[in-house]
Amino acid sequence: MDTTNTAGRRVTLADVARMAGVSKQTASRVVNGSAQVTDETRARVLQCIEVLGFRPSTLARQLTAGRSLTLGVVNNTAVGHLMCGDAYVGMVRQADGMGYALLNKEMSDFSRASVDAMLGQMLERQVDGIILAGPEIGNSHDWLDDYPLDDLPMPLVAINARPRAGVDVVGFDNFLAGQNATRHLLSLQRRRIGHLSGPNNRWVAQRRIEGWQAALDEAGLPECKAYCVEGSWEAESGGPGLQRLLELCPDLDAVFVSSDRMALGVLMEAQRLGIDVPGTLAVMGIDNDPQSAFFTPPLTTMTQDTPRMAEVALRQLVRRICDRHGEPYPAGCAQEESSMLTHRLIVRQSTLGDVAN
Amino acid sequence: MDTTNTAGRRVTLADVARMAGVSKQTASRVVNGSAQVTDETRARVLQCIEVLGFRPSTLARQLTAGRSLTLGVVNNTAVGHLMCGDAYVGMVRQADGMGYALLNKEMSDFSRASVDAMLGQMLERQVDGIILAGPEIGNSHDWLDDYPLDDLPMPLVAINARPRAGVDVVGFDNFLAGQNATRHLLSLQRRRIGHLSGPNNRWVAQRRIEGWQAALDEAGLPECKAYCVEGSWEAESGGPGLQRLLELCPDLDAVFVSSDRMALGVLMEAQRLGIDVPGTLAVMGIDNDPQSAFFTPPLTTMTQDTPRMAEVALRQLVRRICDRHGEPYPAGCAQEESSMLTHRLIVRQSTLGDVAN
DNA sequence: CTGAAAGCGCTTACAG
DNA sequence: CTGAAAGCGCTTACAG
Repeated sequence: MDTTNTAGRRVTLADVARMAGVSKQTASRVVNGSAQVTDETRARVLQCIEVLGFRPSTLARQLTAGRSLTLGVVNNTAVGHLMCGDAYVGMVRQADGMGYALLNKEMSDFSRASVDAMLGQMLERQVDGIILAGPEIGNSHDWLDDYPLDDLPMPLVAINARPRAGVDVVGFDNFLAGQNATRHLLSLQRRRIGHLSGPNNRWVAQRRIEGWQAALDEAGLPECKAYCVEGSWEAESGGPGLQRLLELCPDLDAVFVSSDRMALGVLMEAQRLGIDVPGTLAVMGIDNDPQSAFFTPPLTTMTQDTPRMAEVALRQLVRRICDRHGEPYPAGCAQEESSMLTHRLIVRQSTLGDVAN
Repeated sequence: MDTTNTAGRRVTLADVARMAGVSKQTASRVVNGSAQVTDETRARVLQCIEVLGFRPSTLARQLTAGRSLTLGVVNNTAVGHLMCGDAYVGMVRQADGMGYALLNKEMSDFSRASVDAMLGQMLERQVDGIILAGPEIGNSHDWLDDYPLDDLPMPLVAINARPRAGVDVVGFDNFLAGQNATRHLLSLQRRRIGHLSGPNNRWVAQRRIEGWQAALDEAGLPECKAYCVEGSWEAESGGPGLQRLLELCPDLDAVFVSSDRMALGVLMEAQRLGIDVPGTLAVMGIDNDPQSAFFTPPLTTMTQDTPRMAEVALRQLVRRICDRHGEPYPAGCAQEESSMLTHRLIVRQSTLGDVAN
């Protein structure tokens, strides 16, 4: 795979054409699989490509096509940010499969200046589309409301963000997740169900709170809505969170915790206080961390298919790109698909004591 | 930030030049901060740039410069692969700071065909350098031995890989980590120290085993080297791992576990068996997962500065790129730096019962 | 079916 | 200090 010719330069289409005794144009036709070439010519060109080890320059192609085949991915650098592990792998895989590269950008603030700088970079690299992948924290995404998105030369898809007019959003139904988690606890005859939430400025956390509240209203237990404490997502906030919940409601019989990590802190604190889980207190999380099956006791939780979400978001973006260029959707993302994904309940001992998981 | 002119085309350097009444060349000089321009001319051009919202096309620049300002990052798609969370953020941040974009590639096998395909993509996109970021699993990196790396038009840096002639490697000293972990247990008067390792085909796991063995030899306890069981890195393998270690040595008094996740499984199993930790059995992990301070009991572990490793690897790669082009190193990576990073011990209750952590 | 020309948006020598 | 020309490696019309 030596792709430099004897002069040490990159092997170019002109080299292939010269060697095959055809024009660059014909060589180009062969490379791109155009039918308008004699089998004999094609064979000769292909052989020269093989011999020379020719690789078309994506750069040059990008310049003529006016498309970079690159997608911008904007993260919100924050504790527990989304683009880790599973989501990242899902996104890379989907992009790779469609011939796109990913340009990652980490942002810690979304001030006017930062947003302009980010978009500037995206424009300079001429990305074909942008994924706003980082979680929405406080007003981090508010620039979407003001910004003339239609003036951007590329479409944008946001992940797990507050719905906004004119913005494509893909994500999980966190309202439903909170509601179904609470319904699970209700089905176990729990009647004093508290909630340890993520930071209140997180859109995701907010929706889970609202789902929990809706389920309480449904069950005729609106008084429980007072038993809500704000955590940090992290294990550290689980212990203090449980303490405060018990102050609010000393005979709490269940707590829906907005992350498995915080639930771990809750379980440790319960153990320290001598509270029987799930006998006295049922505890459930959300996330399905790989470790949560090994907590003491194993944790009931809700799982989300994060790689799938990343893939759906990417496919959505590619469809919007095609829309702009008036092109048909490529194979693999031919169909519009639902942009609202759902969690799945996983029941373990922390809510059901007699289950052997 | 509307970067299209009235005709809907991208605003180009030619547009700026025309408006300013200068040549493209002069406009280019202003954009690139060349000193060879009158202040008056410069001011006029800068204003036109501002008014038109001109953004130089990185694509065009790349084509003329013959550099893509893009770095390839190759991952080994496998459980617990490296490019998650911290390492990912560190890499993106460092790349961004130096003006490089990252092209990610996930690979699940490293057959001749797959490697050729990967390198083909890297060549097509003309990446300026490659980071082999995924962990070395079994013989996944053996292609480095055969491949004529010098023929590649770009340098390559491998992370946490087996040392090889002619390959730059950046990573942690896992031998020392295993040795120091074991020395910690020895310092607590433990004398029957077992090891639950990662999968044996992992280079990282191997080195930790060797470090553990070295410390045992040092302490005159070579017989302990028989107490070694292979795990999967995951919590699931902790319980069975402890059981088998106890079969090998019923009065085991300490176990060095090669990941915090497996250590969690060990702690759960110890609790189930009624084994007092750390009274009867000291347990320590390695990784410093955020949760490990909240295990029962809190886990002694070793931490590694993963973002720093990613940054060091990236800077190393950029220096090699500069070497090839005969350029001076840019600010921020002017100095060669050690490519062998070390872990740091974090002592918690799972080895020291009376510590209040 | 094949080719000569012009162009994508910039930069690098080379002149003045 | 400034500009006209040629070129980076490909592709898109337009001819034949």
